[in-house]
Amino acid sequence: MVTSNRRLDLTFAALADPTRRAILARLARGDATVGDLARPFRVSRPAISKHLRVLERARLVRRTREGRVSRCALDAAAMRSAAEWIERYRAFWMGRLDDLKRYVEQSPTTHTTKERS
Amino acid sequence: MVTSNRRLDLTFAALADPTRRAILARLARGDATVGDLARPFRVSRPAISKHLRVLERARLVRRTREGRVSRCALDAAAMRSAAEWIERYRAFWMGRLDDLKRYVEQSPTTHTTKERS
DNA sequence: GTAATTGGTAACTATATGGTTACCAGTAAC
DNA sequence: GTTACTGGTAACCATATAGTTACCAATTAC
Repeated sequence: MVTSNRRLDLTFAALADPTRRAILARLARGDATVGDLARPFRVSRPAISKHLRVLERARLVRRTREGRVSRCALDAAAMRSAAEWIERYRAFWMGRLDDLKRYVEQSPTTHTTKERS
Repeated sequence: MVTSNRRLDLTFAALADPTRRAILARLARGDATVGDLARPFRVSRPAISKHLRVLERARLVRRTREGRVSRCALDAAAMRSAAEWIERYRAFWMGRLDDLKRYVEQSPTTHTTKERS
C-alpha cells in the first residue's frame, strides 16, 4: 500500500485541526475572503492566515488575490486522495475482513515494499 | 458542520504520518505483534511504540498484552468517522457544487454555530 | 535459577505547530 | 494625497511531535 505520500501527510495534517475543518466547512458554502473566514473565530487574523497557508500547502484551498482582498475557494483534489486512502479500509470497518485481505494481497501495483519515503 | 471533534483531531493527526499509515496497512492484512510491526522500519522500537500509542489514542488500533507479546489489531470506528467527515465533500470534488451547498445549508442538526470546542 | 526476548518508559534533542503582538504593503475611499 | 482597510510577515513563546539511547519489567526458554 502506498503509505509514503507527502501529499497525504499534508492533507491529513491539515484536516487534524478544528479551525481548519471549520474553514473548509465554510468554504463548502461558497468562496470567501480571508476576513469572512476569520470573523467567526476568536483567533487573530495572522492565525487564520497561517491556517490558510497550511490548507494551501495541502492543496485543500486555493487563494487568489483580487485587489486588496484575498478570495479563498475549496480545491477538491487533495480531499479526494485522502478519501480514497481511507476508503481502502471500508471493507474492514464494515466487517468484511475477507474482502479487505483479498484487496490488500491482490493489488501489488498499489503497494510497495519500501514503506517509508 | 460539526467541526470541533477531538476524536477527529486525533484520527486525522494519526493518519498524517507515513509510518503510522504503513502500520495500519500492515494490520489490514491481519493482527501483528509490536515486533512484527517494527521489523520493516528503520526506526527504533521505542519510536514504533510511540506511534502505536498515537494510533491507540486515536482508537485506530487496539493493543492487548498476551504474555510478553503485545498483539495489535485494527479498530474500525475511528477510521469510519474520518471517512464520514470527508465524505461530506464528495459532492464538491465530483463537481456537484449545488448538491453540496444544499447539503451544507439544509442540515442544521449536523452543523453548529460555535465552530470551536 | 539464569539467560534471552519482548516491549515499554525515561530523559533528552531537534523541529514543527499554533498562538500572540507589532508592523508593513498595497489597495480603495474620500 | 491622506486615511482607512485588508491581509500578510516578523519575531517571539509555549507546547507537541518524532526521533534517539539507555534502562527496566516481565515472560519465556534452557
